Amino acid sequence: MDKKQQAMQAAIELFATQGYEKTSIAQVCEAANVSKGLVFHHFKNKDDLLRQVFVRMAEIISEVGSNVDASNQGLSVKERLINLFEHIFVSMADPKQKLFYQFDYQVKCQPSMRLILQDLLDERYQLMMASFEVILTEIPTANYPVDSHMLIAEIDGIALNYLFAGEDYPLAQIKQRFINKYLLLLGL
Amino acid sequence: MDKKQQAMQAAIELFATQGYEKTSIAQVCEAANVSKGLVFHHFKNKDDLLRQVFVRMAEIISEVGSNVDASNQGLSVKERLINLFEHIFVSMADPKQKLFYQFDYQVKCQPSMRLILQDLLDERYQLMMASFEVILTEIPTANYPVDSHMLIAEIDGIALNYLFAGEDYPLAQIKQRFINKYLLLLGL
Amino acid sequence: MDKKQQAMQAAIELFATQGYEKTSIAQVCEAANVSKGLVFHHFKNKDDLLRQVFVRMAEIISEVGSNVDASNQGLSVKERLINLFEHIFVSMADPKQKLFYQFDYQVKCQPSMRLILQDLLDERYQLMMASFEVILTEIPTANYPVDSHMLIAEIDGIALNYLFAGEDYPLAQIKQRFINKYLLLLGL
Amino acid sequence: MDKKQQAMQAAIELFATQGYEKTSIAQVCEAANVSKGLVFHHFKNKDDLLRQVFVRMAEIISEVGSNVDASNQGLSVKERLINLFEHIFVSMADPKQKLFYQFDYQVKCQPSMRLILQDLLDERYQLMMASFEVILTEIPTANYPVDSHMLIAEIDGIALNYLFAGEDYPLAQIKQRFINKYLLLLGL
DNA sequence: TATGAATGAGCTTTCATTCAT
DNA sequence: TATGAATGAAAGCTCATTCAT
Repeated sequence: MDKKQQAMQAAIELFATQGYEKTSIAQVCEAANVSKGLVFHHFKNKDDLLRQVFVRMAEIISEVGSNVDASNQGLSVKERLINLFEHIFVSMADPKQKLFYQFDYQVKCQPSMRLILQDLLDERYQLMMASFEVILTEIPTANYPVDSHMLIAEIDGIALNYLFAGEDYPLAQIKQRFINKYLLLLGL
Repeated sequence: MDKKQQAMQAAIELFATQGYEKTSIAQVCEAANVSKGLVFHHFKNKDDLLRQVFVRMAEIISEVGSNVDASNQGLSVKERLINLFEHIFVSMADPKQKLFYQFDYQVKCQPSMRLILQDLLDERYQLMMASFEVILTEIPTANYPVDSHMLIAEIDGIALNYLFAGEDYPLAQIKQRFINKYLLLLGL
Repeated sequence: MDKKQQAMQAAIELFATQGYEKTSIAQVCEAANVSKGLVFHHFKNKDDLLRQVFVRMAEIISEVGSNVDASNQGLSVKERLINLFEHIFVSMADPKQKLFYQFDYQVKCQPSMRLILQDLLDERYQLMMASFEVILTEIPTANYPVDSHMLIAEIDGIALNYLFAGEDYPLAQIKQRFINKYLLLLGL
Repeated sequence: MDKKQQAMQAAIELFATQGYEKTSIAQVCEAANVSKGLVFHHFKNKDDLLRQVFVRMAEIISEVGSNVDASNQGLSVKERLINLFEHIFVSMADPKQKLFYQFDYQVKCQPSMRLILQDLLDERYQLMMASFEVILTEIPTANYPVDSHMLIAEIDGIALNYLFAGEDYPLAQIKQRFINKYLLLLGL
């Protein structure tokens, strides 16, 4: 792994666990065993580091996500919806991705970070809307754009509460109730 | 209004719109027309200001919330649940409370702020759980602790997406779908 | 004890243990259970508090010292000199006076404090010179002003090292050697 | 001279003449023509600057001191003792070293500074004890550890009074009386 | 006498950023 | 690429002092 990657790796960990504002470039350098000059050689400034880190993180998450689409080939709508839900819940419980999600919620909720990443956030939201669209538009009882917004929001809320709660959050049971609820709502 | 209140008012606005870390004491002082010494006379340090601001905000929100309980006297479970939902959605759309909610999500998602306010956050979560408990335990098909966690989480997610999204977020339609969904799930 | 005395008592203890510059008026107030307004009502400013504290401390020490002069009536020069030495060594080992001495050495060695108390320090030095003069001028082999300066300095040095050293400083043995030395030098 | 040395040089002068607590980093920077950032780049904090300054000063003093040991080769005990005393008195009267001694007494007498430098002070005291030991243990009438403590203390006291007294302090005469006294005491 | 709110200057320290090497 | 010395602005905080009550 080259030094630039080392720096980004250290940055993502520190941003997620301490927050972007609370993380100094000096800390990133120490954690990555890299000099300050190196960081400012590869990244225009701290905001640029944030953006590149965010992009890299989104890539990693979507690499994982692309498997679902592949495995959904030839299944019924109901099965594909359940598959998608299962994938999402598995992914948020994956310890390797926990950091990414924590980081993500910080970005969403901190006005100053939102500003820096606005375009990237919007782009990703469109992607998520699209991935629900292909399923929901096949279900006559679905209320397409509204249900997609709602789904995204609710999953966000569950992930947020799960990530920042203690050990005993009943994620598995919530998942079951959540899926039941949608199957009922959509008459599947 | 005395100067301490002025300072807290300014702080709440700046914390919500810019974020806690990005808001300097100097900015708070300027906005409140107050000296730096004054702030550190009334608040042990910046963290203490954050805590007092959070407590004050929670008081204001719960003052608003207490009306619901009163107006729920003598109604059916279904009506009370709907009332509660309506109240929550109204409250999150209230421009006067928007700041409070924005601030709230920052606190929840920023590890460093969570640490400072951990006890207060836990306390408030218990209160929310309790307010759903009194209704859900009367519904045989409800899955008490799990459905409460899920409700809180989903509402969180909707509020979060609504607050930080643009103007055209379909909150009213989501509210309808959301209520329908729960009436179905709970067989009401 | 009135509040002014309370404040001075607290000040002397804090000045001695922490140093004058490191002691804030707020700390003095808290230790004395007194308000800041009160302190600035009785003392023009912090320097004035220092001066009044120094004067009070000098009074206490000299009250103790005056006993020696009284008990020296009718004794031989040698006995009077030994008495004086004994008194000085007893006094520096007195735990009740330890604070005063510690404070004293700070004052002597810190240029900024010296400046504030210059006149009081000079005055006290003259008094000490005088108390040795009455004895030394009776001893033909003594070298009056020089031996007085040397005596004062050496005692200063011993007190300083004793006060700031650990528990096992051999003060008693040093006292014996010290007295022997002077009896030899002065041919007594 | 590099900027770090400039900063230390300025610090030593200001600490000695104004006192450590009364000297701000800003003052050091101005005197050294250096930025505040530079100081905190090279020194962890103000206490660390104090420690490094103290170490540097001790080095300079001991460089001067090491000449004595060399020139003492092959002399009698009496001559070596006198040489040592002469060296000490010369050194405390040396205007170039005055600052170091003034600084030294502040450190010794200010509890907060002592705390920071405790280990370094202890170490240096052991060194001084050792340098007297090699001479005193050769003199049968000397009372080794006690006389060393006493010598160190007395010299301390004389230096302290000389340094902070006015111009007309009779240092030369005190030196003569001091040496006589010890030759008598030790029967040399 | 006594209180404590209020001030403003100044302190130590942090930090993103630049630049010579 | 890579380093780390150097900068300067700004941060959080302390503190002596004043003043209305």
